[in-house]
Amino acid sequence: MTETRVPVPTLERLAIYLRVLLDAHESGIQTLSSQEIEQYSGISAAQFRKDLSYFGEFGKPGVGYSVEALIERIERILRLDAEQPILLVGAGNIGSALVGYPNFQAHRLRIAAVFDNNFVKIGRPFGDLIIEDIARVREVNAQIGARLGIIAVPAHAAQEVADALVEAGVTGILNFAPTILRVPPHVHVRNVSFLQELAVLSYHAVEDALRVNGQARRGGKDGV
Amino acid sequence: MTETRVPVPTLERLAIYLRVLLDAHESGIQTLSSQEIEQYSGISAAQFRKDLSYFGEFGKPGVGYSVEALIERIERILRLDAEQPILLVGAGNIGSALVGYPNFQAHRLRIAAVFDNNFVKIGRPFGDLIIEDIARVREVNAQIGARLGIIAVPAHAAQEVADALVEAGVTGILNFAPTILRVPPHVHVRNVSFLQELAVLSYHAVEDALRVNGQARRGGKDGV
DNA sequence: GCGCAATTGTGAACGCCTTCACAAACACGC
DNA sequence: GCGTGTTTGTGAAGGCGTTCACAATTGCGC
Ligand SMILES: NC(=O)c1ccc[n+]([C@@H]2O[C@H](COP(=O)([O-])OP(=O)(O)OC[C@H]3O[C@@H](n4cnc5c(N)ncnc54)[C@H](O)[C@@H]3O)[C@@H](O)[C@H]2O)c1
Ligand SMILES: NC(=O)c1ccc[n+]([C@@H]2O[C@H](COP(=O)([O-])OP(=O)(O)OC[C@H]3O[C@@H](n4cnc5c(N)ncnc54)[C@H](O)[C@@H]3O)[C@@H](O)[C@H]2O)c1
Repeated sequence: MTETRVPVPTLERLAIYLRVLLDAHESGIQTLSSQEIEQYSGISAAQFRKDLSYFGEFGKPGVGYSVEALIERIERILRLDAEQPILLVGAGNIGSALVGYPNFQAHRLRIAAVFDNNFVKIGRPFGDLIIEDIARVREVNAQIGARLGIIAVPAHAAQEVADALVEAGVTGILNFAPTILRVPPHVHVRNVSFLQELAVLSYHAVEDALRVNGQARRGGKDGV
Repeated sequence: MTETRVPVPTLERLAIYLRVLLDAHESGIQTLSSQEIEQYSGISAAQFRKDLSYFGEFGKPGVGYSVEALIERIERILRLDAEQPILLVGAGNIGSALVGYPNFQAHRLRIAAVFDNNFVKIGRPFGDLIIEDIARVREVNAQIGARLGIIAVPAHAAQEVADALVEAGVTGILNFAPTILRVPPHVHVRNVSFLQELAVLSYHAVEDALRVNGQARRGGKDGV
């Protein structure tokens, strides 16, 4: 374990393993082999073991992995071992879905404050919270100390909101707006784009349909 | 252009290019070089050209790409040149956000029907639609002929819904539930997981914070 | 205590995507 | 028409993550 840079795909998979492990824990399962993890997660056993190897040894040969201990370990790696406060900006459709989402809790993620710039909305309750003025984001986060922020505002407002979040001390942004955000190098951004996902599916769904309809005329290989 | 298999990352980027091009078109821009696309999209010019090269030649050396023509071309590639009907299952929080989302239209994606299994909800209006019984999904899609489906139901119901969608002729599924779906090989699934995204951000956000706090003891390279 | 079966951890091979770099193509001005 | 400057398209190189394969480790039954 020589602390090489951890591939992002590995981190993404860690979150999946964690979900599987939490489910297993719920079911009273105490030990899981990489083979079984493959069953539940759809990720190959070899990949699982390789992923974990970035962070040290953990399983027992001939036995597998202690579910409970592995949960703790992954939570520590992902910094989900202590509660992570999150700032949400945009009290609209997406924002609504997020504040009411109970699964955050299981990962110790908590939306700690909601902001908007619509004076009609500011001051109103939103889930358990009161919508605050985005102009006060810095001030409010001085109390909270959140490092994570979610942008759920229209695209044209996303960049200024991002700037405000960075100003307020946020170093990780989950962006729902369809725009490229410009942020300082120490800030990480991940974009969520349903349209992009659907576009990829659209390509595949119809491509396959064409093939099925007896149009496999191109004598090529017929992979997946 | 020898019809090699197109990398999935290329398809994902095509959707990004499309958005940039639509914006440019809106602004009256007629021509764009790969260099300029890099500016707007954050994706390198070389990558852009390579991506397009999977589908044939298109730009003019010394000039760039015709915005309008390229939009048409990418739309055709992604099968967004004709309207794509979509089946939405789950008239809850996520479902609500989706039915009201206006941007789908710009990509010719249209939610053509909404399903639920809650008798209280079935028959009620939902956006422009009436919520239908999930039991009738096959029957309804015989009319619509949708190839794309969105799953926005609780995790424990996701698999049965997926089965029903596949039965109804869907070959591409966008899944919001935190579960691995088992589907036949001709069906494509893409998962959307906010928790996973936040977990990755959590790792980075705090890792960087540790480094900034003078703990850059590991003399490694300080990339992004 | 010892052999057998199961399972881990990881170097190495592999494959795929990205990046590089440059010849070919085009516009434009003279 | 021809030289100059720009930009494309794409083979080749490079980098990075995944898959493979196996030695090492542990539990368990006898
Ligand atoms: N609704 C969807 O299904 C969906 C899907 C994919 C992406 N998105 C994207 O997510 C974002 C939010 O979508 P939505 O449907 O929740 O939009 P929405 O219009 O319902 O909500 C946006 C909220 O942001 C607030 N806002 C606007 N400018 C602001 C600013 N400068 N500072 C703070 N708050 C501001 C508005 O007052 C509003 O409450 C959009 O960028 C949208 O493109 C939405
Ligand atoms: N709300 C969020 O912010 C959020 C975030 C990430 C993921 N998700 C996931 O998205 C999914 C939907 O979330 P939500 O907040 O919209 O949930 P929700 O409870 O608001 O809505 C779920 C809907 O699905 C319906 N349903 C249940 N079983 C069904 C079945 N067998 N067939 C048809 N319909 C059925 C319910 O009646 C309900 O209307 C969940 O899996 C959730 O984990 C939600």
